[in-house]
Amino acid sequence: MHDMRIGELAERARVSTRALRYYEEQGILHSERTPSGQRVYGESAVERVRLIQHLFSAGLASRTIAVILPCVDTGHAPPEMLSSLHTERDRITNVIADLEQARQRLDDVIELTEHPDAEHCDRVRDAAERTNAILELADQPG
Amino acid sequence: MHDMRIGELAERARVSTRALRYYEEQGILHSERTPSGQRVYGESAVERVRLIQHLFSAGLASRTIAVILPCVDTGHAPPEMLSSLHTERDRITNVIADLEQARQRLDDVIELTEHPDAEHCDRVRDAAERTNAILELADQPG
DNA sequence: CCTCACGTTGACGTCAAGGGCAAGTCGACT
DNA sequence: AGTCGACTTGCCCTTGACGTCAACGTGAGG
Repeated sequence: MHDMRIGELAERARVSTRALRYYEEQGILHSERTPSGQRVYGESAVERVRLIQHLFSAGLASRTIAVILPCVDTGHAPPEMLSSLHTERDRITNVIADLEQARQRLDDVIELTEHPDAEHCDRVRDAAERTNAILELADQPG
Repeated sequence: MHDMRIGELAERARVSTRALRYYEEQGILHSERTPSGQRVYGESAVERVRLIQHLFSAGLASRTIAVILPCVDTGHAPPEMLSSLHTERDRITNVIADLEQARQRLDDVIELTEHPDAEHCDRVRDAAERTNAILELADQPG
């Protein structure tokens, strides 16, 4: 099982030890302790820290993560948490959609810069206009 | 063209006026000014602010946004910026992948909680294992 | 002219996610 | 026994994205 201390985990998960202690402080990463108090982690901690980083880098707050991670750990959720799980799921879905849109804009710019021929310009401009139209529609207040 | 002042833009784009002034301070949102100094925005500012929000909520920093937004504005990029555009594009792609993975974990938990029958359990557990295997592989240092 | 909501800049406050330092402890090696 | 790097807690510092408050200007209506 190759248990490790905080330094090795930090190195393998590419975060600082400070960050790992912070995660523990926030209740999103747990550790065993040696009799003298040093933190000891199992192999699975590496993947867990990566997941935490992904969630952070996607804009989730530590308290949100603290709420959903235990469910991911145990593989199931108390039924009264289902709604908040759905909420977070939807939030993530929205962020993904926003990101895909932003990426599409970048792609348009890249495409236009790399292949500035007229047909491409028209196609891309049209696509941008459709995107905008969709945006407007999606935004009409009920 | 229905120009507007900062209050209306804030309302329509669902951000605070403080945020809008902050965006201007960071050079990612520009405004015309009346002779007396009040900010005036055109219709397109609404969509622009939304895009800014999306990028922020996806974890991009304001300086990153400041770099790429002008290209999105003009629709093309100086060739020497292409590589950094590609870099940002790839970064966004990675964030999307991370998010999709995180969402998949949430979906697994939701599925297991809502339909805790044995077949589903097996299927989901297998999927999780495959996911982990992929993660491990994707991470082997060159 | 007065009012009153809306606008301006400037400065300070806040909150999250850590960074960095200090002062002491642990543990492996010589 | 000494030493040296990795570890501990505690504390304050920094950065980004705003919130908030102060003190003041603007402009359309009564």
